[in-house]
Amino acid sequence: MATEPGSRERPRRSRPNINDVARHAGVSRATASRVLGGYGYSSQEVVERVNQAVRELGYEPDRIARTMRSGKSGVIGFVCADISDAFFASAMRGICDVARREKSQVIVMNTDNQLSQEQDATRVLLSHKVDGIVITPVSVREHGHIDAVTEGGVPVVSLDRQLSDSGIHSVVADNEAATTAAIDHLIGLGHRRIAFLGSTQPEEPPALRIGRTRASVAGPSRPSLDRVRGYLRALSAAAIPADRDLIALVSLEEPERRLEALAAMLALEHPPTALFTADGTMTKSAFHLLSERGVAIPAEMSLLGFDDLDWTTLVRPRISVVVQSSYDMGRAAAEELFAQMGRPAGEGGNGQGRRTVVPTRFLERESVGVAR
Amino acid sequence: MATEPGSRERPRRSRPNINDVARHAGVSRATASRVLGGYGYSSQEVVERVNQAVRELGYEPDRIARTMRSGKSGVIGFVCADISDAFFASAMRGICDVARREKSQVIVMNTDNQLSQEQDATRVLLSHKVDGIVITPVSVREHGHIDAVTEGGVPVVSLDRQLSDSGIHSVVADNEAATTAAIDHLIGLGHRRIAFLGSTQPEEPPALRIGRTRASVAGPSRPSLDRVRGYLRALSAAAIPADRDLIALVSLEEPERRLEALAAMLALEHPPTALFTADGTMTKSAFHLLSERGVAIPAEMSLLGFDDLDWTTLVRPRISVVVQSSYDMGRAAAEELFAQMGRPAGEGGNGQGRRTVVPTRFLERESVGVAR
DNA sequence: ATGAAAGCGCTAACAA
DNA sequence: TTGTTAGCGCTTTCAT
Repeated sequence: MATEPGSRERPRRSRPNINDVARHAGVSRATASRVLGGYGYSSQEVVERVNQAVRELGYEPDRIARTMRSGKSGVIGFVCADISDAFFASAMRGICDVARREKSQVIVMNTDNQLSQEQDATRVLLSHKVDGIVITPVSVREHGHIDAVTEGGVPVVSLDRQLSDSGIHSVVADNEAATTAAIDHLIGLGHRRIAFLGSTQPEEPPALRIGRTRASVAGPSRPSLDRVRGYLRALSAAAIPADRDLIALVSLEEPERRLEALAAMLALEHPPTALFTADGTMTKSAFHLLSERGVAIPAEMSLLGFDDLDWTTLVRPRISVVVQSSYDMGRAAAEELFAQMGRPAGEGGNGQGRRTVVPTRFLERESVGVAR
Repeated sequence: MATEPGSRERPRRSRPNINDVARHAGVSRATASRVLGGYGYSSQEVVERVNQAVRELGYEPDRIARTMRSGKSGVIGFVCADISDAFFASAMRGICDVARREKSQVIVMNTDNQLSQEQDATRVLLSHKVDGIVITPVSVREHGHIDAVTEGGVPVVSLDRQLSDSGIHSVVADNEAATTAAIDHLIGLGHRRIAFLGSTQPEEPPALRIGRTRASVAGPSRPSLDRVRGYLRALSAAAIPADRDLIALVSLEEPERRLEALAAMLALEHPPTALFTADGTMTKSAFHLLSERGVAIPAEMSLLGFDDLDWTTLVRPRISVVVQSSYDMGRAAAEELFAQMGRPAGEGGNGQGRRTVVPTRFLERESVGVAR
């Protein structure tokens, strides 16, 4: 086992610290620190000597010690349901890109949509002294643990979800407007019987109220519900009565019900002529079943989905979709977070702009046609 | 603004620390720490009092301070090309799941396949005092910065890549064997002209040597190259001479060349009867072009790919593929990492098992048929 | 069984 | 312009 000649066999001398640098440069710790931090006064000569020492020793400041002193760790947290989900993975990339620019790093925590895990996650992140958190909360109602974070002076931005009654800034897609536009498009093509197929969280029973002239959805703003709202609004604007049989809200926990719901619609006396699938999994299921049944798209059935996925452009016909860029949403959330971190620390912290709406785009392809 | 009566209006009293707990429990800091750490002696009564204080104050130990003392941060790093890539996102999830069990957190860094960014990433992670790193290195040759990490006593595990001449443990799929098996399958179906379409990193020019009786690939073990090797081995075993015209290795930086390469093969006097696409993007491109050209799969052309993706089961015919579970690979890498972290710190650290091979599976679907 | 005190690496208020 | 020093929150000898 070779060792530098003469060097005492110290097992694994850890990295040089600022004392080593100071000694090497023949100055005091404080001076070295000043040079490195670029504050206070120091003579040109000393600056050079210190920098040289840094280079020669390969010194890298210890961010843990720095965090200890300053309270700022240079780390932010991202809390989401599941990082392997494409939506979150892209959002994560957006967050990372902004973080890199700000010389910060990102810790990810998965919650699997469990409130308890989310609570643990915030606690752990706090104990790591993160400078801020981007979170896609499990619940838009139970956010005491999130409020606790902001109250501790650590900014939080909510991604893809809007927290009711809280000063927390949220970054969302214009789900309602985009859906309205999409449905308008179908209506413009002569469709009158347009089905809505979406998902719901188990925690939010779809409180759908369909009256003679008006239909509405109770509950907080959530992507899934806002899309239903957009759908109802478009119908209402076109004076098309909403039909309960054409609206399916399937719990995410019972994926097998997706196919059933669609099959039921196809079996109706007056089946729909167009399908609006409000999320990627639903679009996939619908396309699947339609193909299986040999239903011609768009001749017999138009299909329009929310979320662009790889495959929508590989199948025939290619699926028309409303796209939201989760990458952009992640970026926007991180931008807002760093902006808040810059501000006078919590004081009136999260300004007025409680909401950033990231635009969606409509990608017209070949799965939508005129009504039969 | 309500405040506890009598409590001085301190602006934002940060979280309680162990001093507060000790005082609250009427013991010394040391005693509180002992109780919390569960070591040394302490009377039953004191234990109770301390625990009570912890509960009442909502005390949570500061992991930064702990890290400072102990050198262990409870954080590991994951360095990959791009977390929004499905492969890495799944691997990340695997890593997170193991980390959670070990009460650790994960910091992610993207390199975009830039060596310089990878070097920065390792440096930054080290300065955060991570306990270990899982990395998918950009280069399998230039790994000085990675060696430096292990030499500093911080274990590293390489994911999906094998570092030449280094004691670093790697977790890989059985790329070569799986490809051989896949090609064998095609040969068994009567195919003789089997094309190989794969990608290469710009840094590793495809040093393909095709002799009269033997063909080989120079260079280190890398998924892309190992798949070529598997292909050549299968052909060789079946005494089918390798044909340079049927092997396309396209640089990842020139994606437009993928279609060209395939088009060229289709235009050959004796075009292939089967296509083996060695990665997801290639499979996608191939399917795309084949559809465009109206080439019937598998009647006119069999298609067999590496990597299972969502869409491969949505298109018709569904694509037969060799699957590797990046989630499992992530898990395996993290398991190995924590195992190393447990061992006597670097001392003979990375044992003998330099390599973990995660099995692949062959999913037979409908895109492969007998040779014409 | 408990407490006093040192020290991890760094920054910054203060003194010189 | 530079150095001295206190202290961030925690763990862990060492004394008692």
